[in-house]
Amino acid sequence: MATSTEEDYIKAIFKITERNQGTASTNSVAEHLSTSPASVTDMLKRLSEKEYFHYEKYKGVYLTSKGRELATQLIRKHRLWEYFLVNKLQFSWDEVHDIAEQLEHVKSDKLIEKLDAYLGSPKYDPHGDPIPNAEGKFTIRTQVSLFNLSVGEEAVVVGVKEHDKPFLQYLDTLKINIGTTLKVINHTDFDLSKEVLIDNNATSVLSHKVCINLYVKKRMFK
Amino acid sequence: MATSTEEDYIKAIFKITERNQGTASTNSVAEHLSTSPASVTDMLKRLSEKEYFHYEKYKGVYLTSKGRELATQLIRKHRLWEYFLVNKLQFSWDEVHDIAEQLEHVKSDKLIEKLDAYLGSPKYDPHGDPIPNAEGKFTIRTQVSLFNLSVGEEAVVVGVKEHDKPFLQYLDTLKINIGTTLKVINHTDFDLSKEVLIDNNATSVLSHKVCINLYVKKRMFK
DNA sequence: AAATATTTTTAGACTTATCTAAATTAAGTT
DNA sequence: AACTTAATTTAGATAAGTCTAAAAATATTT
Repeated sequence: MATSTEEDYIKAIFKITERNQGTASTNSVAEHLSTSPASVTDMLKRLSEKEYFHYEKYKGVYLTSKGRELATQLIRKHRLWEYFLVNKLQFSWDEVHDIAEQLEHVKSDKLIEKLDAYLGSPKYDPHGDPIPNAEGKFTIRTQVSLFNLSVGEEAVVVGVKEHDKPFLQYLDTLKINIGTTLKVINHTDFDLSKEVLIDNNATSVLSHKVCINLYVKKRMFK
Repeated sequence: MATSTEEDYIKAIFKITERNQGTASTNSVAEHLSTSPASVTDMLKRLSEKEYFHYEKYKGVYLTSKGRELATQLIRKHRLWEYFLVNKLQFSWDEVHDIAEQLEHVKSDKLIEKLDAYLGSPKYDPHGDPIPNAEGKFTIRTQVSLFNLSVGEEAVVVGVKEHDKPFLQYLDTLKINIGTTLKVINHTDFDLSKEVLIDNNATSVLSHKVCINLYVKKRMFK
């Protein structure tokens, strides 16, 4: 059975390779885990014997199917705990990451299945990310970034790209959450910002950076 | 902040000294944690510098007020998680110990306060043991062992002395749980066993060992 | 009080996970 | 192709937590 540290490495490699569809470099893993490249090399050498991933000197790493399976289950645990913390214990969405990071390492398959049943087998976590089921499968939602909407279009917030605290807290102050309806009422070419109507209530100007970090789903019918 | 291992040592010392009201010996700690006496001596030497307990060569250890406070908070966490596992996730009372043992090490004061509120600030865990509040205070219940009841007396099960799995599972098969009403209908001097009526339903003969491990509260009024 | 048994500690070694500094390899530039 | 820079690995150390075997201290027995 994998230690917490091993699990952290496997999750990091999964997240890095998920984006660029290739191998994860020593430096990228080190940065992701806030540790030194030397420590990472050390770990990769020892851990690759456990068959969670392939490692070749100077070539980076990529997960085996065994490693991908473990990573998926860790993400399942993490997101179920986040759902629990927000929807049952009333935490706000910017507070739950660090706690879920600890809870996901608790070892008990039965616990996670009972938690899942208790929560009603949710499909998405509080940030709009899909929760893999017990077999590792998850539903991808047809989503676009808010930046892709034109003036006049309306859509519902379904997720965020970056999860960092200040960003989530900023969204909170604007009363933007999962499920919030946004309507683009203006677009400025100069700085690529957009003015939006939030839940048919107040309007705010969102910067280009905010727009590309907000995932929305267009209304199919009004 | 204390590591999980440190927390385990402090909890072990607390539990040992709680009974014999004195110091915990190296051997007793080793046995409690399923480790070697040599490892314990090593740990005690290093840990005593952190002021959780007093340690003197060949004299054993006892907790400082700082150590007792930490131990109480760990017990609070452990019992709140057990309550959650049994009353929300539908675990049976013999399955929860090992999982709670992991959950109690999750570091977040806010988490435990929110969990407590969510559960309705319960006073007793599924085994009938008192749950300390945020200040470390807990309510002791006036309880006696079933062995102290005479023929004809009736009482409600409020807790168990030993928590080991086979015992709890045995009680389950007899349909004896926290809250179950027991009435002593016979007593055999030869082996000190008692015949009891369980929830005004079936009757069973309970051995002397079972009787002294069952805590009950006598009915004040019928 | 001496002999024996038990408990506790020391000594030395191992594993996991980390670090810094130095050496090596790979990649990019002129 | 030679040089420079960036990325990666090696070497050597450290800390936490564990072990076994042997030595020392304490308790118990006769």
